[in-house]
Amino acid sequence: MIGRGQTGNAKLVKHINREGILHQLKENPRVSRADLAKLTELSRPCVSALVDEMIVEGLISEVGFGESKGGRKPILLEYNFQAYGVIGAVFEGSTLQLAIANLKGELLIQRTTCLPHPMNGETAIQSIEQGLAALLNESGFDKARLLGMGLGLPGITQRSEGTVSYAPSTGWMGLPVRKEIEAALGLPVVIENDVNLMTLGEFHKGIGVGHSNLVYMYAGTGIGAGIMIDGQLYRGAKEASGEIGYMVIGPVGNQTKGEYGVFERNYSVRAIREKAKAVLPSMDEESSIVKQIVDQAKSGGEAAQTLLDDICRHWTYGIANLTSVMDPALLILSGEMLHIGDEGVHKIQQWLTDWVPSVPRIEMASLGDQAGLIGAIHCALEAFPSTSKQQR
Amino acid sequence: MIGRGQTGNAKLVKHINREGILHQLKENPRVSRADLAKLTELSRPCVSALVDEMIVEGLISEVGFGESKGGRKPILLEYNFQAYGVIGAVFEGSTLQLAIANLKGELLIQRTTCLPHPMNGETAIQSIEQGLAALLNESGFDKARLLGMGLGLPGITQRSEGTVSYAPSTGWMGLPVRKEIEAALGLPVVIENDVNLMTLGEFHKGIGVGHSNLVYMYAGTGIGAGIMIDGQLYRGAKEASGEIGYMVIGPVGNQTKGEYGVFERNYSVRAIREKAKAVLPSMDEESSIVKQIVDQAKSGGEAAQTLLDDICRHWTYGIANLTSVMDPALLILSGEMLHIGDEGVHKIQQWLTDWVPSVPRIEMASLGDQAGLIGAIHCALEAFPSTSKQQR
DNA sequence: AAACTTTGTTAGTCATCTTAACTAACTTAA
DNA sequence: TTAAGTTAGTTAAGATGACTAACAAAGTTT
Repeated sequence: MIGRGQTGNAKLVKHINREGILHQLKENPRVSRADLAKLTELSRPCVSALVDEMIVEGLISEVGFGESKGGRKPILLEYNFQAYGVIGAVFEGSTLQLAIANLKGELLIQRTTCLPHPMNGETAIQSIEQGLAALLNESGFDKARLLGMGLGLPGITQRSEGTVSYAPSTGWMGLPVRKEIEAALGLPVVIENDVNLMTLGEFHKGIGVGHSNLVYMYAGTGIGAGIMIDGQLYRGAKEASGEIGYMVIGPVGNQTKGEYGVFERNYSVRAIREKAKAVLPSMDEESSIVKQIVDQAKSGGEAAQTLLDDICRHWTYGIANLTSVMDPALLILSGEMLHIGDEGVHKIQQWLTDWVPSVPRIEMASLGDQAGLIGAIHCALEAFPSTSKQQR
Repeated sequence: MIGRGQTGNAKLVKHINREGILHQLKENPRVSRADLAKLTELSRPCVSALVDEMIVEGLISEVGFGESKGGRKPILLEYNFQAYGVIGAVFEGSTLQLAIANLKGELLIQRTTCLPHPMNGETAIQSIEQGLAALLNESGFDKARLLGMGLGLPGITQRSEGTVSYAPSTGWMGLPVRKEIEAALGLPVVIENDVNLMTLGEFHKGIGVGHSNLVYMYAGTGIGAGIMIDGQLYRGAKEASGEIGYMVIGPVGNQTKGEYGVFERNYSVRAIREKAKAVLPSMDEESSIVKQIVDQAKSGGEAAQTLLDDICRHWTYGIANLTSVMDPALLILSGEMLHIGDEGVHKIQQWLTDWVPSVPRIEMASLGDQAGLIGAIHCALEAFPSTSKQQR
């Protein structure tokens, strides 16, 4: 039993209707109460009442009049995107990305800082604290208007517990990350795996907009995938879904527990750099290794072309396995896969057509290194809805 | 707009509450209105009203009194399992399984018939018609009390269109199967992939009971998997999810469109029989090939042991790929995998522990060749809820 | 037999949606 | 210019379905 007078389920109806109005208002800015009634299939009086309520709460504003369509001018409404804000934060390698965004998910201010070496839990939290203070200071954003933070971390994250397991190469493993950061910032925090956040980013603001069933594949330092089903991130039983770096692709060797996955060991950037030593005259450790191999192949390097084919072929094994399990409507490629070029994509598509019965649409990721950050913001927006902070 | 007076969402609340009561009544037979109020967290008057409504509709019955717990005797209620029935039908190879079940999913009568050779769409539909007529005749079940049929077919089924694509070895491809059968029987039909139905069967009545996130893997004539997420079958964008026979496992060869999948071509029964020729002194075409290899290995056949290890190892590749994508809580093995024995399962578990970060609980399927049929029945029960036929 | 318990029902209240009818404000055509 | 038609928003009354409170029915306990 939640309230009195009506049951939890009955309260739910009002909530659903309010959310429905809010949702339509987010999608269609500057519409009238009458428009909302049509969009939500609610009656005009009902919409009026709920809208008035939310105007009082500060979630919606009247923003002038629209053009008449043969009668009284409509009063245009807008979702109050500036009412509150959220923080997005992503740790990647030795850098920390931080941003404040409005309720629409638009970045208001952003900064990337390098983390001190050696990094540990304490210094990382300090970096977040200092970075956030700087952002608030610079932007003049009122901290009281922040709803919470979405935090992206490599490895397998326990969203509900707020801890991290299986994160080789970071100092986070086993720590109560969320609690510590919540204590330090005085704000609610939600943590999520970095690849999941990139997926969320592309889904909300990138090439995945409008596709509620998609799979995002990342091949870089590690190999991973994010899965969206019905507009929701699918996380699996132990939040280890999409850990396709552990697929058995390429030589298995004497794999034992705790090591990186087989696929990752054979075809992540680290492995590819090793293989490339033999085919590149000189290697630039800073720039993309796949781009270097592609360039070398284009300028007549046969060995480079052979290696490139081998890489694409094995990445395609991963894609084939992924799509035969999931059958997504859209597959988004990212990381080093961005550099294989049209020719590479064409090859992948050809192989897939030969191998699997249902080939998804394939697109390249569109948000670059912002994907995770944007995802972190949307993660926070989902976890801490503005309606939860209605009354100050 | 659905009704008058209340919106669709408001109607929804009543619907949710009715379903809630019905659900509790299915789980806990012979409970009182007061018990239901506690179980559903609704008020006693509300439960009384909804229950009375459903008694009138014939969905619930009062079945006598219970023991007093210090006050008035409770009137015990029961879900009217016998009010309606559904049909389950499964085509597998050259046989057709047919059954009638009550609303609890309990089989009332069942029969397996051999299909005529050569089979085509027409003869298959005739077989269903005749089989059903016989079942109705034998059981005395009133056809008017049937809600519909769940039909299992090999290949990729288009549930919404009611057609089948990619079904090598059957004559169904491209036919409007559902429409034709609906016309022939005069009953609504829902079609579903056979492995998905086995998954549903194990979920509702087998080893998967209580696990709302599970993966079912079948290795037999074909190789496939069924995926349940949050108690729902996950079907994918083109209803081709779980087609893991198309994973790239084992030699790829000159695979081109339309052929069986790579994994299937290398490690389905057909492929294993081919491989086994070299290691078995004599082969029984009728009985399980894996069992024969296991027996041979046990009686000292080193070549058989090597082959068995190879088979288990590659099946485990499939499992590793499947679980790294899905991270299920429970993995159910079936088909020929049932014959690998404790030693085989132990090996699989050991390999998985070495290869993937999150090893699911692994169990053998428990329903034998009934799994698909039971799944078909539950598929029909989900598709055609008894509440849809309230008023005669 | 009086007091307590538990079950189920009745009566009245409340929240929230709906429709119907209104006012407000604008456009269009004679 | 004015009457008729349209569209937006509001008000009022009614419907629905949940809730609480109180009671009746039918037991058990002391």
